[in-house]
Amino acid sequence: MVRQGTRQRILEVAEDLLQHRGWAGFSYQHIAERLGIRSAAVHYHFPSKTDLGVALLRRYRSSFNWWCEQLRQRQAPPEVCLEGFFALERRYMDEGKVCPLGVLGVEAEGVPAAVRDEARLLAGDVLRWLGRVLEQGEAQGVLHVAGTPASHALALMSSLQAGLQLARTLGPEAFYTLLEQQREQLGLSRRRRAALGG
Amino acid sequence: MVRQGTRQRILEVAEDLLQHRGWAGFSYQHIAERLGIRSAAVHYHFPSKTDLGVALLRRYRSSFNWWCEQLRQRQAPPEVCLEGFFALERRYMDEGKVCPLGVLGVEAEGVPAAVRDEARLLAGDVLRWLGRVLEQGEAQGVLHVAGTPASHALALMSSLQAGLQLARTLGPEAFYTLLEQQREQLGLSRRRRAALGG
DNA sequence: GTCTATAGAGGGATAGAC
DNA sequence: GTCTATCCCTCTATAGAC
Repeated sequence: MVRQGTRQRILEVAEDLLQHRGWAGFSYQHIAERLGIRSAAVHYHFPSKTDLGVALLRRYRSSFNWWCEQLRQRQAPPEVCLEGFFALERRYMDEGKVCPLGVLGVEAEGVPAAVRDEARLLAGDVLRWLGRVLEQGEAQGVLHVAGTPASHALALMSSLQAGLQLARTLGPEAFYTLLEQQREQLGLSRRRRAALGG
Repeated sequence: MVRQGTRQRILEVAEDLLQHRGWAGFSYQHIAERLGIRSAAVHYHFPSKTDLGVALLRRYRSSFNWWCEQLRQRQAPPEVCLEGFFALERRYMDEGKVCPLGVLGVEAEGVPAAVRDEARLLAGDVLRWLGRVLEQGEAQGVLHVAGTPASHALALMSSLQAGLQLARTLGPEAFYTLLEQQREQLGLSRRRRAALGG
């Protein structure tokens, strides 16, 4: 089967496997089986697992930055940006996935240095963007930021990252509880508004 | 070498390896090498990796519950209990470890069901204890609890769990920032008191 | 681009000697 | 309780045919 998009499809499957099974938990065979090809064909596109991991993380970054750019062009207000971010994480939750940065943090000592370096860049992008959104929201008076925008951004990301992991052990409520709590702290919660109004 | 404590030493090494390399990232060989024995000897004590995992998680539980019992007997006030918990997590940080519940969350799909069940019990114990401490602290007016004690307990655990993971990617400051933020929210921060006083 | 075939390493697990 | 030896499997990676 000669397809020009195989490289992209490999990355799609690899992304899914990484967030379901972890770095050490997926192999070239797993990818090949899902695509109906042989593992040697995967090695043609990504000679080593390090190459695959680096490409995968660059793909996360470019996806995320493209998504941010879309919001920027639409001049989305800070609350909308945050709800968009929550929706991304919630989608991971619904698909049974965890955050890739959590995966690489947990398995860091078995992950090639080149892949860890890319993870650092991705974490930087996400935190920088979140920090700017919080800063804007605070300036506009539509969000309540605790501490500095940077430290609140870190708290936000941490809460959802661990929430996805704990949901696997304790059930989905763990994630939803944490998500709602983050909204409350930001002054975005419907429940809180209802409670204050009533 | 005939030692009666080999079983315990295996569990100590396994605990260290789990928190450094993850579930899939450590093997009977790794354990054997560190103890100067053969992997077959490890299989004598724990026939399968599932047995080892279950024993390991029960050990975490009994250690934690023993630690809680010590605090209870000393009638430690809620603030002291929390600082003790922070010290445990900070110790993981200093040793380059991540939280075992984070490891099992990330790698859940490759972890035997029996081991996951034990992880659920451990998470329950920790959250129940944290929730009670927060409840007491709130009743005594020495801690500020956001939302319910149970949801705040979840937030506390999440923040530190993800903090340990992110520290591996972003450096130790990530963890310390999150820890200090949790203290501030609880009204335990020295910095905050200084700021309010000055 | 994909295949078959295979090398070489490592992991989980067991049998049986000591 | 620990050893040697071994089995069988999976994994990463490569060579070379098609």
